[in-house]
Amino acid sequence: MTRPTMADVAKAAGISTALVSIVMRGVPGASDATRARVMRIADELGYVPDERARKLRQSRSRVLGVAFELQQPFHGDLVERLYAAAAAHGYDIALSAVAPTRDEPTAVEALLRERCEAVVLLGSRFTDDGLAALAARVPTLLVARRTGAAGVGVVRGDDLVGIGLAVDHLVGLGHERIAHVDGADAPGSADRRLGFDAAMTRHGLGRHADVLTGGLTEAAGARAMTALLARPRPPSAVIAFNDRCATGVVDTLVHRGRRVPGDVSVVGYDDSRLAEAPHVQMTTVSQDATALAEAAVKQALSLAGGGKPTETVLTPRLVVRSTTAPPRGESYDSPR
Amino acid sequence: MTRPTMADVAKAAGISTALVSIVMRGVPGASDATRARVMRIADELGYVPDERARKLRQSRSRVLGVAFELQQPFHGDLVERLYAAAAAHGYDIALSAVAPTRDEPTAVEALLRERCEAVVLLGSRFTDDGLAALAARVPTLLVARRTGAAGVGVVRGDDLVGIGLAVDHLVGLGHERIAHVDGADAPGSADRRLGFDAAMTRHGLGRHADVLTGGLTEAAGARAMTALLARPRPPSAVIAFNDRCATGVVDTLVHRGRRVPGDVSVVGYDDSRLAEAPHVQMTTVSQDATALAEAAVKQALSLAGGGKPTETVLTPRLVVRSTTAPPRGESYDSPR
DNA sequence: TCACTGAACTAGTACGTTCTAGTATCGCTA
DNA sequence: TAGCGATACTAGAACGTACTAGTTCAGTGA
Repeated sequence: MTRPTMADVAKAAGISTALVSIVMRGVPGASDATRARVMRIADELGYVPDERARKLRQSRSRVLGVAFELQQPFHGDLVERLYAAAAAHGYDIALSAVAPTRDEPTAVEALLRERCEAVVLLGSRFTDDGLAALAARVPTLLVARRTGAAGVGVVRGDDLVGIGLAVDHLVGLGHERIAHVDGADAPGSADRRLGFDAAMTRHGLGRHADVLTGGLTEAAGARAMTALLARPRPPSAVIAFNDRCATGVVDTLVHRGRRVPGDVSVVGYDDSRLAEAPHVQMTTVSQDATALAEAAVKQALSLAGGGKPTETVLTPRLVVRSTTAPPRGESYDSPR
Repeated sequence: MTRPTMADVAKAAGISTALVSIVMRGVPGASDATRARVMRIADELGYVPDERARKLRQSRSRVLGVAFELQQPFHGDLVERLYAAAAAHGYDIALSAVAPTRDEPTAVEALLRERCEAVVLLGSRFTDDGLAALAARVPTLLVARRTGAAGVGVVRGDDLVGIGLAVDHLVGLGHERIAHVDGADAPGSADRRLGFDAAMTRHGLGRHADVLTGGLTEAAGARAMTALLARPRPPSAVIAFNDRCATGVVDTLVHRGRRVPGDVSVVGYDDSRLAEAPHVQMTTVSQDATALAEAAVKQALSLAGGGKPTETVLTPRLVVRSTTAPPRGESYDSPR
């Protein structure tokens, strides 16, 4: 009833377990005839190598631990790419989910017990101290967030530039009254606020720069947009913290009878699968998930190999879709 | 540079590894003084038990494998509950993601290599033959889908009843022209179509039963709703295959200037986090994720213990929120 | 003929735990 | 003071694999 082991295959084939190991790993050291016979017997027996034993024996586990948020579409995108990027280096991914009822320390402890060579944190909520403490225990790589913590590798998009792209695009379309619904205390939120203010000031629109507390969810975006609509002169364009937040902004606008982009333009952030959906077609700042994942794996492996932690900053790209357009004439409040 | 092991802790404490093991597991057999000392030393050394070695040694791995889709919010909900349900039984969860670039067989093979005691498949796309073959290799539990495959445990909501609840609700509000945007070839789609037809017929509305090909995504819902709006007499209510699909339906309606629920009522399915978001407040058929997860873990453990596979069918519940209302008078096309 | 080579294969150990089957040590009773 | 039971602890063998350091054997060149 118990699953067959290498010893069972070896016995059935009349050879040593070492030779079975050689065959299963596909390394040189076995004749083609033996190879074929062992594979056949293994198949008949339903033998599958025991990954735990394999990992235990190998000095290097060849596993990268990834802590991700279950309900963030962008994290889903990243995880998918991480699988591919890790596989390209012969590594496995161990997933540990973060959710409302499962906090980040719990998720990370689970990864630690798996003896990952490095842990990759997606948009972590850890404090810098927490990150530094973790980095002292295991090579740690932070994705899509910055930190001042020592010893932590970082791979992230340039949030200042990213928001700047969004502002440039909107200003180029003629918008002046632009609001930013931020990510509240979310990682990256501070940078994006800064980038927003800087870009608005650069365009001489500092007095129109309007920052509202938002969050990472549709609900947060909806709440902020509701507040904006209650104002005497709502903005003609909104830049949201992420695509989920932007979705909440759009939904609220549309439900209140405003047209997007006719009455109000909306820009998201991340270019998650949410943004590219055919019926959404959201203009958004793309954090190239593939590039982020590849850079993350590359540096995680470097850290695991004893390399120094560095910060890789990727330049985001604006993806113009259908939620942005020139403002309606009457929404201007300043002389041209 | 290498992570400390039990032997390191034992040496530092001047005791045997066996005693360290006793302390780390919290089982009886060590004095309180020793216990405190070992814990302190382990902490100082940054020792974390090696889960692989632990699992290898134990006859039972106490791991449940879960294959889930990265981009299905409802799967996220389920995974979160599965963690809790498994932990309640002292089990760990090994996650393996399914995504466009990572197919289900790949995900399941990864779980098999982890020596899970049982595999839990969320809304699997496997054929019955594929499921039967898998069940022959490892105790297999299917969640949120039915199958005729032998040896496979099933935990699912009653899709026939669920759709029936949605139809009853809409008919109770006065709707007659009701469309169903189905899940195309998705698991459960056939049952829901059947349930829809049966319920409509039961209400004497068989001639109004209108089934469109949809899918599991917002895009699919949007496509179907666009098609419906192109008809001379669009329905006054739509029941979508799941909440994501329903979101696409709602978005399309709102973008086309229709009010939800003023002009058209929409019902989703799953009661995922999408439906309960404050700005969405979607009327939906709840597949209680917690109950589903608890039943799944319970039966998965039973299967792993040699129990016979059974089918657990949970009765869904209608959650009435804000996307359903009585139809507008002029949308009636039949005498009262 | 003989040392040598390379291919094919194997014995045995190590990985870091848990578990079984113990052995000391102590306090207590008879 | 011997005997007993509990408590605290330990030696050593697993678990299923990978790896090191071989061994065997047929073939080769001089």
